[in-house]
Amino acid sequence: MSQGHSDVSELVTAEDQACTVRQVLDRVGGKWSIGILVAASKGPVRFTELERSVEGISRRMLTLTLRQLERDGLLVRTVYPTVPPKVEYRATEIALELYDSLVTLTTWAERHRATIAAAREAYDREHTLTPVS
Amino acid sequence: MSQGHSDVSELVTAEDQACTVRQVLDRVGGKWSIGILVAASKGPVRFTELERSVEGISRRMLTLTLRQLERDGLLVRTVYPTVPPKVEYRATEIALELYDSLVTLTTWAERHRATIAAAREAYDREHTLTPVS
DNA sequence: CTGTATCCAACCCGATACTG
DNA sequence: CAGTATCGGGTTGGATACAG
Repeated sequence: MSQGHSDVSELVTAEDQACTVRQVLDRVGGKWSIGILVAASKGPVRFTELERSVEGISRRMLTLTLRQLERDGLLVRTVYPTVPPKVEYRATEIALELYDSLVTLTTWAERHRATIAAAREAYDREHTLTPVS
Repeated sequence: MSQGHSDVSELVTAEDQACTVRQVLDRVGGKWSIGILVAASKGPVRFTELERSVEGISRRMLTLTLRQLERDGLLVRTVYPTVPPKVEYRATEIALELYDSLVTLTTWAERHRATIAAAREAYDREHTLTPVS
């Protein structure tokens, strides 16, 4: 039912709302950001651990995404100057809060998984049938 | 404080969680999806109305994004076979629910706007200073 | 172990022109 | 009014090789 989703007659919403959401998406919309965030949310992780746990990521993209997340203050990078170098990444407080917020998206997706799949099937069926009569 | 974000010892979470979130992002992660969704959430809108209200969008991207959202069951397209053609797009129930979920992201972004900005400044300062000693 | 550097393919998106 | 078609640039991301 979604009870009207706050019709407070545009205090700031609408255009600004879209804008703010886009800012978040620009941060975590990348192909690997979420996977890394999830992996790091369970405690400090090392580079190679991430490389293994985030299935399919390349070394290059791991580095790039880590740097981006660190820059936005979502991860903290700690270097231990040992003989084989050791680097740990841990999620910050705001990253954990973001993770919590993302859970709402998860529940939405799970609630409507069937509906979405059906919509896709219907659309594809409707738009695939015999290009010419 | 983020009180631990549900430590239910991985019932399904972790890797699946990331996967599900990515599915959502694949749907609304595009440059224009959110803008269109927001515009359509306030009632049925016509093609040209969208073209004006979603600042900066091209006709091509408007069409493509509309088709994608329609395919996922987030928008319904209605054609009125009048003399100047008239097409209306309206958000579905699940789109409105998604919109509600996205609001949590907005509040997160607003709560930590300053923190993130500071983190960026610090990072950039740290990584710009004198490349060579 | 933890990265960097380079090259390259795929994709996203904008600009423009044309159509029922 | 509501699209479609085509081209081309910019960005994203993968493969591979090299380095502190």
